[in-house]
Amino acid sequence: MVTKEIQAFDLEQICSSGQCFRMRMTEPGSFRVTAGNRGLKLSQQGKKVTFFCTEEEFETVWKSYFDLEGDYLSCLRQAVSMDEYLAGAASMAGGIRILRQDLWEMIVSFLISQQNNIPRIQRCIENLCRTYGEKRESEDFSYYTFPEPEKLGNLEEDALKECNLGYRSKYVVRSARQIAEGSFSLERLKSMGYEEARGELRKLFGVGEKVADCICLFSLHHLEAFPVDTHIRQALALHYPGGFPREKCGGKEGIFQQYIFYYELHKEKEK
DNA sequence: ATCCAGGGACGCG
DNA sequence: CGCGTCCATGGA
Repeated sequence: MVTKEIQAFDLEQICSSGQCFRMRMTEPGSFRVTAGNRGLKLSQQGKKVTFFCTEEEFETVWKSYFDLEGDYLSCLRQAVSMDEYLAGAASMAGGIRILRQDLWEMIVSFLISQQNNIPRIQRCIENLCRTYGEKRESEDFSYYTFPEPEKLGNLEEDALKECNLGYRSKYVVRSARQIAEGSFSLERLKSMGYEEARGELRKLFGVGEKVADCICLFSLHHLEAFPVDTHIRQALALHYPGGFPREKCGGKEGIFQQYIFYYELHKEKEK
């Protein structure tokens, strides 16, 4: 068990930021995340965050996963200095982190995300893992692993409609096939810069600009990626009719994008 | 009922 | 290239 004081970090915000579909608040202040083949329980009270794992696992896995060495305070200051809208967004979403999630998991998650809403995306992924993953027991809870490309690539193209993926079933199955057959290398992708990785990702069936940007941001940690979805498009049209000043983001456009995204989805509730 | 949700492939001109 | 259209599913 590891307890740290962490600035600009809020597990509840991270949970509902729409980048991680396998993290839940189980009760107020208590959380579970499933990543790769690991499960972790966490709790948070104010700045005090407790990771229910060994010091070694914290250092080698979760510190990086939650991007604990990233300088989010300077990002927040920068957002406040940019304009009033971003200052408001950052004040509500200031505890968000850009996680370093598994590449294959992000590819599938954001293939499923298209023309879909967040609660339903979460259910689709649960269905997928329960049906095709393997059951594991962590110290604190049981969960299902995320099915490997080999597993999903062998299915019929419509088989995942059974998991409620709808027309996205064939996107996942065909992409899984491309990877399982070796015509698409996940490892090679990890060594590429943003632009190259983005272009490469779009060779997967069902991956367009927006999905590629989400994968670049939430898995490959290319912070300059700026996914434009329906919410962001609407917000930009309203608040930045002359275009969003990406050049002022210092290569961290993705973090600002997350502030805006979170704000647009949660500004009505509370406050 | 109709619209919409973290879009993209495909076919047309 | 820039534009419609279709694609499943479920909640509001």
